[in-house]
Amino acid sequence: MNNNKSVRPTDGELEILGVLWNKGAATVRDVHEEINKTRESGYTTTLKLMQIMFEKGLVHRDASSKTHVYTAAVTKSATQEMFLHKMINNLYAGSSAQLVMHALGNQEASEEELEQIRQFIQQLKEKM
Amino acid sequence: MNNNKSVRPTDGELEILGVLWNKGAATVRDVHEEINKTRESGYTTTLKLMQIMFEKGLVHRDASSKTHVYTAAVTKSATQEMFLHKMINNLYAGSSAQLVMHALGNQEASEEELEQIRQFIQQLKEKM
DNA sequence: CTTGCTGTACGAAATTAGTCGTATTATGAA
DNA sequence: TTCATAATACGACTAATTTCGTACAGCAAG
Repeated sequence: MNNNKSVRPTDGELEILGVLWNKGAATVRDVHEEINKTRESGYTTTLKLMQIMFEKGLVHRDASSKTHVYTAAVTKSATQEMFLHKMINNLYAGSSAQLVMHALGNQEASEEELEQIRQFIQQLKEKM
Repeated sequence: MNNNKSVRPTDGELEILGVLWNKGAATVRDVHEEINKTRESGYTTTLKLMQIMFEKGLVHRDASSKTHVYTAAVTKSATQEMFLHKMINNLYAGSSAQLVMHALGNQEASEEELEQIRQFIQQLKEKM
């Protein structure tokens, strides 16, 4: 019953959210089968996780039929921003620029991506 | 005794590492006082954390005198990269460009920072 | 020497995450 | 209707994190 925005999903929860963001809505079985393409785990494990996520308010669920249908209760972009914020504050002294350069320097981006980012920066600058 | 590179520091451990990265070397008391500027907690809590971090190999310690002196055993940049990687894979479909634009779009960077990044990208492009 | 201060060691408790087994319930096919 | 199947509910267990209390050791001042 936690309605608080600042529930930080765990790794396992993030994995489930990823499936829900992709599929839009899914049953436990859907999610479980998707996850088991990558990693072995029991059906009830996924079920329990999703029940806990429901209690935390990370997912909604339609329980009108026997087979419950789940959807993400937090958007991908809000979740991305939450982690980004945390990371910038924890590890980059609050400077997004540092993080950006670190990300570009090591995880090599393609030339097209760099060009895309350059244009993006151009737009940002024009708005100033 | 874990010598594994991939030990992911927890939030509490990250806070302590932050102090060690700043100070270079510090006693438990140093770290504890630094942390208590922000947040209340007991001395033995910090001590215990640092002892556990020692067991995990996250910090080194000089125990030659009664008051032990700790230093970080993992670099800041290696830790940043570890979290960056995880985040790009978990939440940005492996695309650093997406993360970068997200970071620039929301955490507003200053004009100087944008210019700095623009130049950084220029350099990257020239190397291609 | 004794007392008090400052350290470390360590056990215990609370909380959370993740895992799974088992119980129970609903449903559809025979 | 009965029964197998498939779903949810739930308790138990392990492991990790975080927290703190208490014990104990060294040392310095009186």
